Amino acid sequence: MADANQDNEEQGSASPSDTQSTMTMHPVTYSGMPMHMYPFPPGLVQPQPARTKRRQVKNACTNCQKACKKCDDARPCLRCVKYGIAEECIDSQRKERQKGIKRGPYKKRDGKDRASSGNVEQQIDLGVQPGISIPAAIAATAAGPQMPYMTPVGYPGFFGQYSALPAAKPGEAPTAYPYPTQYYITPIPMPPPQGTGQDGEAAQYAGFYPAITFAPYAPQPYATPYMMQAPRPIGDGQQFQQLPQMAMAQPLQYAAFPQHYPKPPSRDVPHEPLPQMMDPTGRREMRMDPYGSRMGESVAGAHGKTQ
DNA sequence: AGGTTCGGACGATCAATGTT
DNA sequence: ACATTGATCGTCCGAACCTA
Repeated sequence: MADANQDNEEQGSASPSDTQSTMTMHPVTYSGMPMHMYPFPPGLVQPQPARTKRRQVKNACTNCQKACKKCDDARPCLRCVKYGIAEECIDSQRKERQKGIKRGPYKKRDGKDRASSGNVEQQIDLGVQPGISIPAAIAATAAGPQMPYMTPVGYPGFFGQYSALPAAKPGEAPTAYPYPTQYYITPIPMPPPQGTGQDGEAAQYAGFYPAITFAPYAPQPYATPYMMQAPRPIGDGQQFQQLPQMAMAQPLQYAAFPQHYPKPPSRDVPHEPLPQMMDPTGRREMRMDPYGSRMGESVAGAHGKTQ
């Protein structure tokens, strides 16, 4: 039922046919990631289905617990901040575990190697998820001639659910930016070769250094991948106009707290306009959602469930 | 459109039990 | 002592419903 969808969405385990038909599959997902988000170019996708576990916080806050919604480790959590109930964001109390429960006979071991599965876990924790391998990404980005005319330089990389956000006190900047930790895998353009290679071989020009950098996910409009421009034909098409090959991303500049991490509007109060953020180049203003979480969630439901 | 409710799948934990 | 199992408890997804 619902959880089958959930698995596919969250764990990136859609069948290959799904990927082909919609071009919307993403090999690495994070919880709450929009389903239409960022198709990877085929060279960066491994056919192996990636199954990442749903990650849970150790202790949800009382509000998230009541609403059965996703919490995080920060206090106040993002959800409580979003709904203006940060002051009510406290850890829920866990029951004492029952003791003295009798157990039936154990099954024999089935030969599964728990240590190896533990390694997978560790990979996930490090952000090296099975859906995309760094060597594969390097190979793909180093394949200069295979780059299409307009190639997104940044591709979304790995995602945590959120940065572990320590609670920011009023007047104090949060130590981490309150966005889902999203990164772009960004091949680094290399300058054209000069001279020839060793032993008279033609110098190879990959177009990109075979290296991956991880640029922080940028809110719109920075999230638009910077594009490589192919040489533009001039005249009869035999000559090409040289174009600047890359518009390098400027370092992001964030306004100081609380300007970019304000207390969100209460449900009972008319929304204030979100803070404006200056483009580092000064060319335009950015409007940003300071919460970085999905909309459409409740503040605190009244479950009636006994938990 | 956005908020709320809630069934239920799934993850985390850890005491009980098995194995070396 | 350490490894393994599996019951228990908790998290939270996502559909359905509600409300402004």
